[in-house]
Parts: sequence; C-alpha cells; structure tokens
Amino acid sequence: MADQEETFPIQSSPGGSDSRELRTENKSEKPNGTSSKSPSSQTTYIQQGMEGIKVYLHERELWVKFDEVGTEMIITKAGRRMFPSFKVKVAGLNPKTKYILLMDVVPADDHRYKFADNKWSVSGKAEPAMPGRLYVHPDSPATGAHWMRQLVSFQKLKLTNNHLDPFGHIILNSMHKYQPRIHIVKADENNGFGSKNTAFCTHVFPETAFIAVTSYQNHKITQLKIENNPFAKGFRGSDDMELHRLSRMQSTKEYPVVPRSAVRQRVGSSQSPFSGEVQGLATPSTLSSQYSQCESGVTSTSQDLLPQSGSYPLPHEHGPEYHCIKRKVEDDCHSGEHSYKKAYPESSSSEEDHYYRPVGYPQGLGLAGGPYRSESSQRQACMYASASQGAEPVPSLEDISCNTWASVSPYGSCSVTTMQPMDRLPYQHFSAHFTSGSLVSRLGGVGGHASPQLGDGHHPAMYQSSMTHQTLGRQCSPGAGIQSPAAGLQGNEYLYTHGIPRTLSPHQYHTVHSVSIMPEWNENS
DNA sequence: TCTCGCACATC
DNA sequence: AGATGTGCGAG
Repeated sequence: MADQEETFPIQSSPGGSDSRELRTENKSEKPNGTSSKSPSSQTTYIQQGMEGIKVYLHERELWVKFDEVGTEMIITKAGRRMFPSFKVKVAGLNPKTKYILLMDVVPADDHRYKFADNKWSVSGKAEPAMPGRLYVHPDSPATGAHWMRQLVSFQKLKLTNNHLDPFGHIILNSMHKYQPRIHIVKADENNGFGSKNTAFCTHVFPETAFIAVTSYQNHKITQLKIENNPFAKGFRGSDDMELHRLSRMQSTKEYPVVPRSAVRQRVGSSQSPFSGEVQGLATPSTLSSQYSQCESGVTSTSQDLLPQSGSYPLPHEHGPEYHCIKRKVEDDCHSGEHSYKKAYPESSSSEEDHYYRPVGYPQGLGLAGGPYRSESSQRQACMYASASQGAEPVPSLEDISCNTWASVSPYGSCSVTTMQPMDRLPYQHFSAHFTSGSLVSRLGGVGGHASPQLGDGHHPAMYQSSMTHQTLGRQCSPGAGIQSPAAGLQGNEYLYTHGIPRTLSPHQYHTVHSVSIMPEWNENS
C-alpha cells in the first residue's frame, strides 16, 4: 500500500518546459559511449512521485547505429519482433511502490515514405493511424525494486501490418515512421489507473524511431540486422558462406546484383551503393538524445509538435540528461546511467507474456504521442492532448492525465469518436477486458483475463470511471485535451478494452485496444 | 508491395 | 528436440 507514492513531491511539470525546446542542433552527443546508459529519453511526467524516475535505453549505441542509417523494422502478418530490442534500465522508482511498465508505438509524423535513390523521402500523407495498442510488460504490476533490479525488456513485443491482428501485436502501417515510447504507471492502490491521480511518466528515445517496412529497403539496415541479430547469424558469414548459400539457393543463377538484399555483407559493409545515408528522414540520430527527460507533458499545445513535417518530428532537446526533472532527478540521471551494465538477464523477468494494450491513438498516453500527427483534425484533437511532446511545457498534470488517459482510454474516445472508422472496427476482439477499475487492476489482470466480451468489440462500452475525472475533466473537456470523446473523459475515461481472445494467444498478448477503462463493472464487478 | 516457404540460427 | 526468430528470394 500505499507505500507511497511519492517519493517526491510533485513537481509536476517539470521539465517539460525545458525540454522542449527543440533543438535540433545537437545531435549527437550521445554516443559517448555510455551507450545505453545515458538516458536520452524525454520524459513526461504526469504526476507526482514520478519525477525522479530515470530510464536508460539499453544498447543505445546500437540503436544509434541504426538510427544513423535510418532504422527500419519489418512488420509481418504474423508479427515480427523489433531489432534492436527495446530494453531499458529504470532508476528512481520507489522500491516498494508497484508500477506498470508498458510500451506503445506512435506515429512519428503524418507522412508516408518511400525509399528511392537510396534514401528515404516523403511520398504522401500517412494513412490514418489505427488505434494504438499498448504492450504491457509481463511483469506488471511489479515493485519499483523489481523493475530496477534488472533490465526491463520489451523484446517480445511484435509489430504487425495486419490491421485485424488477433494476437495483440502492435499494428503499424508499412512505409510510415513510428516512435516507440515507454510509460511507467504507478500502480498503487491509491493510484490505479482509474483513480484520480494516476501518476505515470512517459519516456521517448528518439533514437529508437523507425520506419515500418515489409521488406528492408536500405541495405545498410539489412546488414546491421544481420551483423547484430543472433537469429540472422546464418546470413553473416564470410563471403564464402554467402556464396555457398547463394549457390545453393540459386545455384548459379543469378547472383543478385544489387537488389536489395543480395548484397548483404558486402554491401553492408559499407559501401553499399545505397548507402546513402541520408535518409531524408531523419535521421534521427542526431536527435536522439533529446528527449530525455521529463516533461510534463502535456500539452496543450500540441501543436508544436506536430508537424514537423519534414523530418523528424521529434522534438528534441536533447539534452541529455536533462533535466529531468529537476531536482532529484538529476542525481538519478547520472547515476542511472551507469547503472546498468549488461549483465542483466534480459528481460526482466518474465517476458513471457506480454500484454498488449491498445491504446487509442497513437499518442497513447497522450503525452507524447500525439505530436506528430497532428494534422488531421480529428486526430489532433486527440493528439492535442497528448501531444506535447516536444512542445509544450508543462501542462498541467491534469492535462496530462487527461492526455494520458486519453491515451489510454480516451483514445478510445478519440479514436472512436473521431477517428476514422476504421480503427474501431477491427479490434474488437481483443479486448482484454480489463475491467478493473483501475488500470492496475487491469493491468494486473490483463494478462490474465481475457475477456468475454470479445465479440462485440466495440462497444465502447465499458467505461470505467477510473480516470480521474478531474483531471480529465478539466482539461479535456475544456478544451485542452482531447476533445473528443473525451467524452469519455468526462470524467471517466473509457477505456474499453477489448479482450483478446485468449485462445489465440495466451495471455501473453493482451492488448488492449482502446479504450476506455472500464470500471469495474464487468469484471470485477 | 506484400506473402510465402526455405535454410539457418537461437532458445 | 521442438519452438521460434531471421533474411532471402520467388511469386
């Protein structure tokens, strides 16, 4: 219980502001070597007690290598893991407090990209985002001590291009750019999802942004994957190996010229013809660091964020460290970094199951997500709330919450409401229904239960009141936040979740789609 | 573009 | 030993 939530007093808004500035300038500082350790992410805090939390990206150097070339992640119907894997070291949590760690992947901007002339460029407007799904770390909820004890791995998270995916995987559109985010939600009783003050913080590592593809476009990326992913070891080899393989497969026929893959090593090696690095996009690498810390999220203005069109949206600021939050954080920050060394067993414990939760929109938790997409009005709405990433300074917690939740639930709303129709549809099945009032519960449960409701899907049904009304209410309604649906918001948020059919996937995947949080009704009742 | 079966790898 | 994760390249 109660342990408290707080370690610190609120501060809320911390950093946001700071962070915000975008910087673009700096780019890379990071590679200092610390690699993973340095927290480069940007954080948004929503409530108290979350300020001193630091999150360090594991193997950041590897991420930066990919980022410098323009990271691509394969998406398949069955679901494909990300590589590099998203693993983090967390510091600054209250050892006794329980937290839920989850991840989502939000659109980085509103564009559709194409890879031509060895570089990425914008080729049009992005397709409407689907309701985002959240991947709840299987160990959730767990104490701060648990999460800080070892690396927290999200490696089992899978990406799919199947909009009707029944497994709870995160659904993305090919040739679109995305930004993974990690959210830490306090799961105290006092703070369940639904409760009024749901405290949570969001961390974004710009260097983990990527373009979803059904097949690799840039050979350099293929090469990096082969060289670093143990499962692709079979493609490494020296030339001999390759030749052998090729010969077997093709037996002489063609040696590929340069088609995409063919070249693997060689190409990779460096020179690839393509190589260009350029990516029009963005290479984020530079950006990367920015994010670090803590902001508060919010957003009101999300606008800022938005568009960026061109390239990378991410706001950055990089600062490395950042300010996290201010005070305390600082300490953490530093320390944090080191903290981890590789040894951790990978994932935190069980990774086995992952739970996925759908979030409404990409923004997910509102926080950040949104930023990018801003464009569409509809979305925006949603986003607004969230957005912020870069942008604004501190919103109020409330906002955040709103957003947050919004993300969580609202989304639903957002999505539901405003969003394009598409979104809603499909997912229904999965609802996992977490019903419990609080996220926590859900989360906790998440894994476990699946729920019954599948069928309907969408009924948006369930709502929970969980979220703080206040929070939500305030902002949301008012304008700031999400507009919409918020409706749900109004006090409640809805999150409805869809249950995932367990059958399909065991609990592991629980995704939640959108939605609103339900109260207890159902489940718990 | 995307999907599929394959050989090869890890777990 | 089986399940599962990889990129390849044909379709």
